[in-house]
Amino acid sequence: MDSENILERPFITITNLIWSFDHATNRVNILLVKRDNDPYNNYWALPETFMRAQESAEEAALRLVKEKIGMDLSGSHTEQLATFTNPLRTPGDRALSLGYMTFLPDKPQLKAGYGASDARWFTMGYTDKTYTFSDSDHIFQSTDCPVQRTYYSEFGGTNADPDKHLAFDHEWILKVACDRIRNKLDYQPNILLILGGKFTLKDARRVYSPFLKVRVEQIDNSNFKKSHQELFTDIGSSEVNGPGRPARLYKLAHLSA
Amino acid sequence: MDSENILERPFITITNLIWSFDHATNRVNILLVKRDNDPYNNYWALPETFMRAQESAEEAALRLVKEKIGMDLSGSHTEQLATFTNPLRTPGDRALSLGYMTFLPDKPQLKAGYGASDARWFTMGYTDKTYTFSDSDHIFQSTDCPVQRTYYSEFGGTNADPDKHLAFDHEWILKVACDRIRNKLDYQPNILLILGGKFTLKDARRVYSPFLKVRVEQIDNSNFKKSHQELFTDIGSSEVNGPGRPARLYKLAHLSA
DNA sequence: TTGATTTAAAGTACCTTTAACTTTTAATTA
DNA sequence: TAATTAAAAGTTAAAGGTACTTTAAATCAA
Repeated sequence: MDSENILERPFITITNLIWSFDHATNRVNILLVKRDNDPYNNYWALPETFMRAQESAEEAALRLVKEKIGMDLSGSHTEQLATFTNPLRTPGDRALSLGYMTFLPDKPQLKAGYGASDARWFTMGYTDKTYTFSDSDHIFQSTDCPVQRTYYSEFGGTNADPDKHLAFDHEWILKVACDRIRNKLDYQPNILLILGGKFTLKDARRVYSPFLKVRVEQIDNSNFKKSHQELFTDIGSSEVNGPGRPARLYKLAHLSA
Repeated sequence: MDSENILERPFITITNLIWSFDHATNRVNILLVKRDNDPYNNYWALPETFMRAQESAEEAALRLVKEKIGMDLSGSHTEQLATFTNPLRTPGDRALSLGYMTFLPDKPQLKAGYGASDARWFTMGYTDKTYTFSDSDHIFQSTDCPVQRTYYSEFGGTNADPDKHLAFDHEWILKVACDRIRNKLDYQPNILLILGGKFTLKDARRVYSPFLKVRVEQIDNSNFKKSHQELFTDIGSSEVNGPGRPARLYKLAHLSA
């Protein structure tokens, strides 16, 4: 079909967006790692790994979770996001990225030294135009432009600041991911898996909030319950820990994968 | 991160599902080609090409259309479907497949000899459980199982019949594609692009029909019009060519890509 | 203990969308 | 000219979504 000499056998990286929910702060979290090798050394990035022989991309995505945060997720929910193929998305050797998303049922403490100089949970928020991901030291934003700039570490662009931008096209990948999750809220809200085995209606609204870019209070509890009544199963009342009527607890009914 | 010796640099194939509409038979069509090289020599398959250096996968998908049916589609609508990575999906050397879909605004006559021993339009239909794709000599079906059998041409399985099954996992890819198109009918029916610049409401219902697995008559014209009124723009009355009131003609209003 | 406060559940009314069906219109055909 | 055909246009009831109000179950302070 094509002659051999023009064939491309690029590197294949698996990029996995790992989502969790922090029940202390009631916020959606995403895992970012600090790179300790070129390109983009010392930049924060979405966790990546190279695909190995004899494993499917889904298997590589789960192995990645094990390597980065020591969590065994065999049998847990990982889904394909998209594949990023722009030849300019990496400096030097071309690398395709197969994007996946994993929804962790709880937020594990991170142990240092899993193949990166640092790994942290970043809290999701939003502005008018972007989704934001912040920790105590940084705030990163999603971007609307697929490959928004040339490679800082190689060419030293004017915005070459590893405290303000993520590596590669990862700000764009975040945008694609958040838009996908938002679109699926109406018919297959797999993101709710980050709430684990029991949660209140308010918890669920707190997950929806940043994707819809509205405050939790703007999502009416009564209407939210009605439109999710066959998705949520009532499993009793929550323990009381403050003023106000205790919320009921729910679990997810089925959520087909 | 990972040591070099276990890295995989597989072949990358672009698999493009090319959809069109036959205004003579009023049926949805898909392009299949007859392979003239191993593996799966003489099997019918979805059109594929190898990705080249310096081109993105989208560009390769459009180049593929040009090569297979001589149609220049620069600027036309091609969208990503999914990426297929099961190590067992190809015999011998591993090959990832990046799936794309192209919606042709009209159905070109096929010229023989574009890098395959044959290329034909297959008519889409449906049964209870599968989507079907038939021409005068064959009927192929989508399948629910990702890699449903080992490789006929290599191992000589009992169903090793190139007149009954497609190459590789292409029956599974068809299932993923049809389900995706069906899901998007409600909010972004890009498949309607195959109707070209003007069409009747019945034409649009004939496109929906096989994906919904119902007869055209079961899709109520009046309700269909109401739920699509901001998507369709009335551009006048059709020419009369038989008994009955002439149908009005519409064009697509925007259809964001 | 009693009433104010807090938080969430439960209920209400209205409006829009959906779905099934009927009527009207505009063409052909006997 | 009336019957036939095919599609547009209209009707109605049920379902679903949205905004809002009321009730319930807890804490807290006088």
